[in-house]
Amino acid sequence: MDIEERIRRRRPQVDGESLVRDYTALSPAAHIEDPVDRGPAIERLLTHFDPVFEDETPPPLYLSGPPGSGKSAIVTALFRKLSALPETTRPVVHTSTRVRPSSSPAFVYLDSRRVDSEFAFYRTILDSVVEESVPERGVGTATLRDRLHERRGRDASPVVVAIDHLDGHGAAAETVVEWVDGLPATVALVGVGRSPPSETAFGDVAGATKRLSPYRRQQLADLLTRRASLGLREATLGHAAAEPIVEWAEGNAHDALAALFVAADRADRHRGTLDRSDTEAAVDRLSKDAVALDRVLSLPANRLAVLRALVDLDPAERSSVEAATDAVTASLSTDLSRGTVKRFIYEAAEDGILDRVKGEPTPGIGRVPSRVEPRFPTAVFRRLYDLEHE
DNA sequence: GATCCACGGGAATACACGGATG
DNA sequence: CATCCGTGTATTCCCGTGGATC
Repeated sequence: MDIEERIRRRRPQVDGESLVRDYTALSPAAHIEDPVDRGPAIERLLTHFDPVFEDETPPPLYLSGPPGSGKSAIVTALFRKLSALPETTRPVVHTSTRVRPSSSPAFVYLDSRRVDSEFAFYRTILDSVVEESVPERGVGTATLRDRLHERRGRDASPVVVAIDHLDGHGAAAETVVEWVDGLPATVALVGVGRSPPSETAFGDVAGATKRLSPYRRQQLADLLTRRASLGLREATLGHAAAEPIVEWAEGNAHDALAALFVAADRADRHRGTLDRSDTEAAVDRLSKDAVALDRVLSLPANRLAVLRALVDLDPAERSSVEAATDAVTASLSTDLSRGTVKRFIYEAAEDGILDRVKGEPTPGIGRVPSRVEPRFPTAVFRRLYDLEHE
């Protein structure tokens, strides 16, 4: 699939009248280039990382904040910009005595949910810092760590590594802290997580912290308007229409965007304009304690495929884990065994991605089976998943 | 031959329930 | 009546194996 094809798929043009121009712009799991209303926090991070442009390593920084407060949004946007900066416009302060580093600092963003082993940790960092390709197998963890250290000799430019989602769903914060010990001293770190610094292992090693507060109403309204203008055919989100979402989301941008997504979808099917009835319906339909979509979407491909099949099952097929396993296994294009599918379902439930509710006690005997219910907005999940897969 | 890790698969454990036992 | 037992399922836990790569 080439890039044009990808772009075409993202712009539904069934009849040229479609309200939604770009679903990714509405996605709660995607981040836009310029986060709305988070200037001061960005300034804070920039100030903290100033020294790396002078070839010095600032202490680890821990960025925390409640769900949907813009942590990932800020870090991804900032890192994207910083890595893309042409050499000459980088905020380097030249002094007459200092020789300019031969190459500039690298910025690496890691999601601890995907980078969840020591091997993967070192490999990902090394891979983004070094030109030659880094092996994915057949080489030991220690080898990669050594290569990271050797790099120092040739090119001492600092590396800034952000590790997102230190919330216990990926690698545990304590484990990450251990991995960090193995890094060269020229690596600067940003840990990102929900817990306040005092409640996470990363807080102990951090030399600086920054805590985000939930979005205020006006900020959330701005954010929704902004996303709507990017994703919808016309700037069709008025104040009145946005209000129910703003009220409901309680400062959580993820939830607000999920609601906007659902509302836009509904409006698209009905009239083609988005009004208050759509946002009210969306808010009504969504659950406040759902799992964040980016967490679902960051699961490994096979597990995602199982979930994708699962959300299409009718209630009868989901009446027990056993039944769901059969139905999913049958509809899956990949060739996972029954046992593995079943394990994936149980593990997803264990992770809180699915809910297990007691099912019908069978007239016969044995332990009562439970059926599984997705704990994430399935409509949004379906759309986003399908966008990425043919 | 070494290495990582996703799968597979089975053993161990938990639960439900009726009936037997103390 | 309380507890234990046996049977049948559901769920959890754990670890060996093999593919893919170097």
